[in-house]
Amino acid sequence: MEYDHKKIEAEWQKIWEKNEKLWAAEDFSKKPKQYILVEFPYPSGEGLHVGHVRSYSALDAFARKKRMEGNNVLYPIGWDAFGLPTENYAIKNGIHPREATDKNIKNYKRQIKSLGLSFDWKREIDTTDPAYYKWTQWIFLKFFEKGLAYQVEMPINWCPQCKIGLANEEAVGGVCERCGAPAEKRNVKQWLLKITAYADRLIDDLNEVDYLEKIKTQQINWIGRSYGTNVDFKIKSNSQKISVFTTRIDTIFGVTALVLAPENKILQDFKENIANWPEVENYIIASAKKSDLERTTEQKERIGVEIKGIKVINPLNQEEIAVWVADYVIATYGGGAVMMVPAHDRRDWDFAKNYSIAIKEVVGGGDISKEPYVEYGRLVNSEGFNGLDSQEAIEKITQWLADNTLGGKAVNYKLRDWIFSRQHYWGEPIPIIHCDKCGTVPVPESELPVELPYVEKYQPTGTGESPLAAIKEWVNVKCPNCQGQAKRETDTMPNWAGSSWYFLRYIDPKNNNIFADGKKLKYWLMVDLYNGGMEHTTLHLLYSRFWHKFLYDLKLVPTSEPYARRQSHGIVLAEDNQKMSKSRGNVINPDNIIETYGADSLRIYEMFMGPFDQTISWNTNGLVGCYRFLNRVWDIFHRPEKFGSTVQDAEIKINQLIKRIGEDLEAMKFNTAVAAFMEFINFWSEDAKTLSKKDSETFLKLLAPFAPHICEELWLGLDNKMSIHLETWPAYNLELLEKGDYELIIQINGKVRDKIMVSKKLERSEIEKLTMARDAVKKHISGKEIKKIIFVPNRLINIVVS
RNA sequence: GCGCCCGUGGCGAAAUUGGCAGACGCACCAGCUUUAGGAGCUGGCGCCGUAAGGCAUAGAGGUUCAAGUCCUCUCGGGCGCACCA
Repeated sequence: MEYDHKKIEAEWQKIWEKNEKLWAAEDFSKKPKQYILVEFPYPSGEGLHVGHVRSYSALDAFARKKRMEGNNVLYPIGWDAFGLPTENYAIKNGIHPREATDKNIKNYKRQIKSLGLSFDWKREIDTTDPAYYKWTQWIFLKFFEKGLAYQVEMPINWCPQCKIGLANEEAVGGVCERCGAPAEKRNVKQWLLKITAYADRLIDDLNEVDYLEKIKTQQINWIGRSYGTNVDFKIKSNSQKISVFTTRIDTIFGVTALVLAPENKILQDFKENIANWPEVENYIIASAKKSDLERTTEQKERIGVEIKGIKVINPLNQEEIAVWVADYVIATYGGGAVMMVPAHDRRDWDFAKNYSIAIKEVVGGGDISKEPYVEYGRLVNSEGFNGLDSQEAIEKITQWLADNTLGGKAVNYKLRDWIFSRQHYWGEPIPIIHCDKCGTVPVPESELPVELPYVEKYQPTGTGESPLAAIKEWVNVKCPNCQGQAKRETDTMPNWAGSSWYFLRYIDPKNNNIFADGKKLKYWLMVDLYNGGMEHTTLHLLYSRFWHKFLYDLKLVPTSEPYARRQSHGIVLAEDNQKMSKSRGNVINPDNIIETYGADSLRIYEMFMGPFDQTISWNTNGLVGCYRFLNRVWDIFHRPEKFGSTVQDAEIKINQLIKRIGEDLEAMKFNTAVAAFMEFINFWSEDAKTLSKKDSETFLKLLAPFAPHICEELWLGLDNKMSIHLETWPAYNLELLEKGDYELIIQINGKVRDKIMVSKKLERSEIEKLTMARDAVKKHISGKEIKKIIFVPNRLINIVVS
């Protein structure tokens, strides 16, 4: 009989679909719960990527094993469907984003179902469904209520060609993602979420969770906490001061200038006092015109302007110091001002060289005539602090500043508040109304959701406003406060919004009264295992942890962290080692693979192709190998002569297999698990190797989470009535594995000279006797003195001779 | 520049965490089998050598009875952040 994957897979998928309870998660079940989460896909027009299949198949195997072990498993799926690609696609093709999204979801759903994944479809969610985004808006209102959502005028990336505002992630490298034109800066009123209020907890609470070390480091680096000192420089002949952050207060005596960012407000405040204001103003305007790209690529030549007419005083030695403006100083970090210590900082050194600013050594250990010395060392030229080492000096000087109310300890973060406005159509409307009389008024909860108007015109307006601004009948509303004329906020949320809390909605997807019921949340949280792409380990992970912590503070979720464990999977590249893309013509469509080889082969191959967390190239030949393996499995189960009583060595083999598959699945080592199945089939295929029906069934149970269709079919062929997926995960016989024989490696001076089978029960002395009796051993030690014998139980013996 | 990770056959990779290097799969070679199908079966497959044996985990050194695994340096590659004071 032939292995007809098409027929088998179609049949079983139909039966499983009817039997809704098979993969359903049950709220409040007495069984231990297990929440397994995969990042939900963005349903693009391209269809499912084989990279999705990799993650879903592997976690499906994990989830199925957990079910067989008696857990109440929640393994859900949904659609992260708001966002620019759909909006652009819609504009280009004249299809409404709603229709495009529905069409794409339908296609994704068909593709995912054809893989036989055990998702609980009754919990399917869609971030663009008003019943879903009602709660995204509701959470936003909570942020607003607590003062963590605020509006501010700030420069955003603006594409002069597309005439549209760009999010940072749409302007990577300073160019517009769509047309490649360099992005400019433009001042627009934006909504921000105060994620910086959670910076410390977002770092510190990483101790509570099990993420890959790499992922934790990424989060920590992104937040970029650094401890240092604030120090106030008084402005000469004025009562004002300029506050500066530094991590190297030990170098304060080496300050030879103060440098301000061009955006620093002080410049505008003091323009009357600045003698060369036109020159300074020109410089400010010029740097505003530069893109981030230009500002960062001009690193080598440091350009700035000295501000004439303003001097500041070094608080430690009362020295008078010049003030400069230069755009290598970042406006949004550390107050937008830097104390320049050319002797001990690379950038300051370059700048000082350019403008012949004094270079004064205050930390010994380097040769500052050649290059800046940036290491710690012993202080010189620092008056009362001479002779201290840097670390001690930092402490003492900071203390001195604090005592004299001239500064003190300070912490700074690279993390900025999250720009939450998008001037686009296809996103959640921000539920705010602007009233001339009452100001910024939240939409009352009872009026949520604020639905996106279904209109024909969602093209950018070109004014920098969202396309929603052009829809008068939607924009003009009554103020909920005073009933006067008012206007809706026309910005929408970024597509990070819906994905910041989606894992909570799976827990209670149909609830109309709250985003999710508290008791259910308590039952299901935390997420036990969260898997997704490495590209989401900074932003998405950080954002969703932030939202979760906020909800935790409102006592709306029971845990301070959402995800107990996070694993990431590697990208699947095309056969030519390039990213798969339509334009390169190297895309592998899972539909075609399933048609030719079947879903089970595809699933097995995606797990076998390499270590799960590693980027790997597709190879159709490798897939064929997995297809052959399943054919061999099919074949052997249809050969009566392979059944009988289990031969003795097979008994150990099957127990080893149970142990290994279990361990490999827990460790996410799917590739070696598949290899173990292949090994076992190779072994069983050998002449005269027979298995009992029970042991062959054990093999099928182990393989079922990996290749669910073929195993269900073969299981039925062995006269079973119920689904194999309802079976209990096999246990192994530890005793059997621990007793018995093993192959002892015999080494002379660390080189393998012989191998013998010995019992695990033998004492060391008996093993030594057996070893010495071997011809190969005698040959290699004759005439030599035995210095030492190393014996590693169950493994090897090493005889050291002179 | 800073931080993290990684270098093993022709290729994707294993290696119980210091104990047989190359499991498993691909590709390749030989044989069998009327076999047109991304066929199957058997055997081979790191390098040198007829063999015994020797040499091999990017390179050099070190620790150890024993090193792919630990330490030091060099070379090569990947990822993240990127003027963060």
